[in-house]
Amino acid sequence: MGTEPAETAAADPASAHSAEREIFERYLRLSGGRVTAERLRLFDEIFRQHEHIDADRLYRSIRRRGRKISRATVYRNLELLVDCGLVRRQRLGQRRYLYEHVHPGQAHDHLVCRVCDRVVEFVSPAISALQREIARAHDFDPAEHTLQISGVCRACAEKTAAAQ
Amino acid sequence: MGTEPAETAAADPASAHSAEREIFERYLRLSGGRVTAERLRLFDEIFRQHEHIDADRLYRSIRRRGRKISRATVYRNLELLVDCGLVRRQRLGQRRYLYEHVHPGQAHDHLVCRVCDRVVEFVSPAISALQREIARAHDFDPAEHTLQISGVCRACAEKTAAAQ
DNA sequence: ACCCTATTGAGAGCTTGTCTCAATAAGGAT
DNA sequence: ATCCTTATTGAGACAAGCTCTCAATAGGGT
Repeated sequence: MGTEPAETAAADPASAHSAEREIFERYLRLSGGRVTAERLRLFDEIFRQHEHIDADRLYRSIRRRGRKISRATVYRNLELLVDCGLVRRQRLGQRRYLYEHVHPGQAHDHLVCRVCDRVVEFVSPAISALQREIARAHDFDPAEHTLQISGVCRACAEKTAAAQ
Repeated sequence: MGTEPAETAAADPASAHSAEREIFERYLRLSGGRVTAERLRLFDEIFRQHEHIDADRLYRSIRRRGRKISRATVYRNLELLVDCGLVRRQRLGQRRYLYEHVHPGQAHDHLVCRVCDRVVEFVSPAISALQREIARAHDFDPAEHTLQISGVCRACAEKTAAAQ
């Protein structure tokens, strides 16, 4: 790959996600796919993110680092990452999909403020258990779920009240 | 409105939803709106539906009945119906919004088969209660929610197993 | 080093939903 | 019943976001 420095260098070592990267590469090989520079760039970028992010921002982040990739490739490979379970894709009220890398064993859901679009995560093992029960009762083999509570956060509620 | 027969005639009397229609008309008047033929057509059509339906199918259903309406009007007035609480709008995994008229006091959620796209409704007061609690704990004033469990239904699971 | 073919990039294309603005019609006033 | 004001409508342009196409590129097996 030429004389450039390794892409996953210093600042935020991708080695921190070596287990996930292992999964990704194994998934690619098992399905007869190739481990390309673009795929690794996308992987690194999304695992560097700590918030929900959309495809276009991922695209621009990668370009900003001086790495080349096209929009089509970002979309195509996000699908791959979703398929192999490393990334979660959701519509959080807005028009576009938001992506986040999965923290294994940390199933969480979202509260979304319909005024400021702020997203707050929460964890509820009780709800997760109920969901599994419901799926079983209906003979469904559950793969994933989306629970999103949309409402008005305190800050926005106060702002609205003050304006009146 | 000319010599045409009443639009909400025989076959499936809209009078069955007179309470909801009352709410709609009151909502319109209170907000300085007008009760137009197009709005009533849309109201009737969506209350005739027993499944989730998208805006374009609603548009085509109304046209198929020989009633005129434009796409823009469908979209605009669906928003109105959502605002006054008579209709629920959700992204059930797919790309487009799906609409359903609200059965008062029957909050329900959805199981979606990722193979055949079949949607099954379920009711879980326990989950609803937990959701309210979570929203309160995070200082959110909850307005609506979406809970969707996506997986593989029994029929599709058996089909897959049989094929192997 | 060579070859086969999966993958990429650039841009066209599609889908879904929103906006614009002239024409129409609801509904209060007369 | 007619007039008048203005909300609403319809047709099509527009926009966002995502997917497809196809020639050029580059993994990675031999």
